[in-house]
Amino acid sequence: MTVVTDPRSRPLLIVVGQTASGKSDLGIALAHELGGEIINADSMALYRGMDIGTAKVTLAERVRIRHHLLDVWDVRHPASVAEYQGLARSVVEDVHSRGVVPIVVGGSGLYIRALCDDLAFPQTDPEVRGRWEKRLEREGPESLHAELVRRDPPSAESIQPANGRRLVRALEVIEITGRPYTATVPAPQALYDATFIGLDVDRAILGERIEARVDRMWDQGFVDEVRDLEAYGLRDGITARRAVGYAQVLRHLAGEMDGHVARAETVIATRSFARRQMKWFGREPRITWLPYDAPDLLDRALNLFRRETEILRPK
RNA sequence: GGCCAGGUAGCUCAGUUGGUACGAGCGUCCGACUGAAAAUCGGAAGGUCGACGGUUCGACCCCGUCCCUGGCCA
Repeated sequence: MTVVTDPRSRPLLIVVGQTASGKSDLGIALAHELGGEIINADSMALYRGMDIGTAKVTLAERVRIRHHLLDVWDVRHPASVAEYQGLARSVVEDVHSRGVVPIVVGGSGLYIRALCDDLAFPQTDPEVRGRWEKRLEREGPESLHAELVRRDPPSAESIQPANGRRLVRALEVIEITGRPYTATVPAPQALYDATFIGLDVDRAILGERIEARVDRMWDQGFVDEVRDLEAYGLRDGITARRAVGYAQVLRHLAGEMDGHVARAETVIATRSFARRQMKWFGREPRITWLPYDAPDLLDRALNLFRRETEILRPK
């Protein structure tokens, strides 16, 4: 249970957008102007060693501006929104306690919501989950869906019958909590005085930027990075190895596809990821969208932040 | 120049022993999203079946010619 404190004392600047939209640069510029610190909200950038493929900010930039929640997970560690939520909340608290503005920068929509809204994630239990996963594997998603219809009709209604992952989670939660899994909970309450800034990039241009970025990744030795991580157990985890680019290069390293095919597939997967990000952020009404290439982008972002914080912080 | 294989959705390919293309995967577009979210999943739009002529009640499927692609032989 999270207690909502006076939001006027908890400013939060959030920069979102699709991959390759320029979030990191804007975040750093804002941090520079505001004397703020950056909190990463890109799920895959939490992994140690996943640098090139996640376009992680360089160490030099991190020396200039303090960045949090980069390189905190081993590549074999299963990612978890709930864990991120805990980490991020305490970082925000720490930054606030020092009187510094936290600037959340990232493209993982659920992570951002988990941080700034009062989302509560039910517990998890590997044993219970494992059992449902086994059944999923044996009997297929239809069977799990039928089971969910029996135990929690409203949830069964909202989860697609073929979505094994969600079905497993729903059944797991029902079994653990003994209560129905409500996939559609009422709109959660905001915990902070957050200003959302979104970087708007035309789809065609974003596509070009993605292509250029993937080329750059390859030039920077992305394949070698993945090869090294493979030696560190990248294939043993369940999350990191599925990251865009990493999954493709792993297949290449396994001899399943040529290098140039892996690169092309990475471009495609990245574009598709960007679209999914847009679907998510597009439904977030709090975001103010600014054109990524506006000459006065930084000023507009600063003004927006100052204005919104001003409004909520009466003298 | 000859022989062989092939030309079917944007791409890679299934398929019809002649009766309105059952197509699939990928891409594209739209959508869902509370402990893997760079994940997971749903829906939709797209085809005059290389061109022309012939056979036939009817051809994408048979015949002929031509064009294109790949391979082999000269």
